[in-house]
Amino acid sequence: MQNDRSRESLLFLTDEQLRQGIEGMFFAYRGFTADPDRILEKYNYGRAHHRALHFINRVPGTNVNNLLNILGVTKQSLNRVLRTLIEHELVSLRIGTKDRRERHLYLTESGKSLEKQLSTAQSHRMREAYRQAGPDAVAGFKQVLEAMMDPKLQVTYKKLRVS
Amino acid sequence: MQNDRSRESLLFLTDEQLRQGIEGMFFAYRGFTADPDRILEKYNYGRAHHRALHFINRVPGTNVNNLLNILGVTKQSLNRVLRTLIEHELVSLRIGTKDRRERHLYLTESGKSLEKQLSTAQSHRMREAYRQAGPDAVAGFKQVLEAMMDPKLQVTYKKLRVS
DNA sequence: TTGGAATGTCAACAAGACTGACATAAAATG
DNA sequence: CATTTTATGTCAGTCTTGTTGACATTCCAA
Repeated sequence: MQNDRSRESLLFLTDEQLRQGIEGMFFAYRGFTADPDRILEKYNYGRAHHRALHFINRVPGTNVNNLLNILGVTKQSLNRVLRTLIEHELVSLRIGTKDRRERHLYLTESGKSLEKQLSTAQSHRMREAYRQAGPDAVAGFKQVLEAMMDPKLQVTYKKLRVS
Repeated sequence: MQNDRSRESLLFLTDEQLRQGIEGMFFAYRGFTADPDRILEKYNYGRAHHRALHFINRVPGTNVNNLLNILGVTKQSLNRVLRTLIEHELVSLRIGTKDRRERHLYLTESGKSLEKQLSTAQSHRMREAYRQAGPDAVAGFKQVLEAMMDPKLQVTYKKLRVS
């Protein structure tokens, strides 16, 4: 399966192959979000809250603008989500010392706890999929994912890796 | 699984690896939907319309219930989308002959034309990603995607392949 | 010091999920 | 054969999370 298929590379990109890829992404993304969604529902949060928690955990002290670039939504939309997370004391906010317009974001202890719960559920499925597919498949998976991103997001993605 | 890298399989499933997979899915899905989204915007349609068009094209003559299972939304939600598509004559509807409760769905000529436009844009990005990553990576990509789906959706996914 | 740019907030609106109530047709049951 | 139950699809209303527009605050540059 893996060996010298490269010679077929023209044949291999048939419409059917591409359509399978498209449908694969669609169905896999449903699985990808299913477990966190069930947890979020219990707390009356949505995916938007999950994404914010994930990346604030990933880049502690980020300001709103930076988070905006990562999430790719409007600041007004993010603002509503952040407001509830701050009200519920999952996220804390510190006004910037250098630039007092900036708000730096951190997870509180309960914020970390919920984030952990969500990422554990999501990672569990990912781990199982990785295990079933095997290391070589995973390497290929990541290559294709990265190639599918907009160039700007590729950069963002890589930056998160080194931070 | 493939060569002798399997021995690393414990080491290799680090939290960092899994987190990269999670973020990869998130950013790649944005890229995946970006091009169709731009086209849809011109016609004042959304992703929901795209999904309906895609699968009606894929399974011509499907009834609403079957489409519901594929899309994983409520029938009320799908109904709104179908109504506009039918009003705008992108989708045509035939009442079942055997079971007159059923509505069978087909794309009209203009429906096919828009679907073609959307899938061309989406396939183009997918093709580029596949080309960059190479055939082995693509095989791995599909394996992981399939393993990530809910079991029921795996079945749905495979059924589409043979139909 | 003043005008423009950047950061973030508040308000109103739209798309697309959801639940609930319902009409119609078919199937099952007495 | 009449009646109840089940299945398919529609209509109405609500919620989340996107959107644009207007604005306050802060910083920076002319």
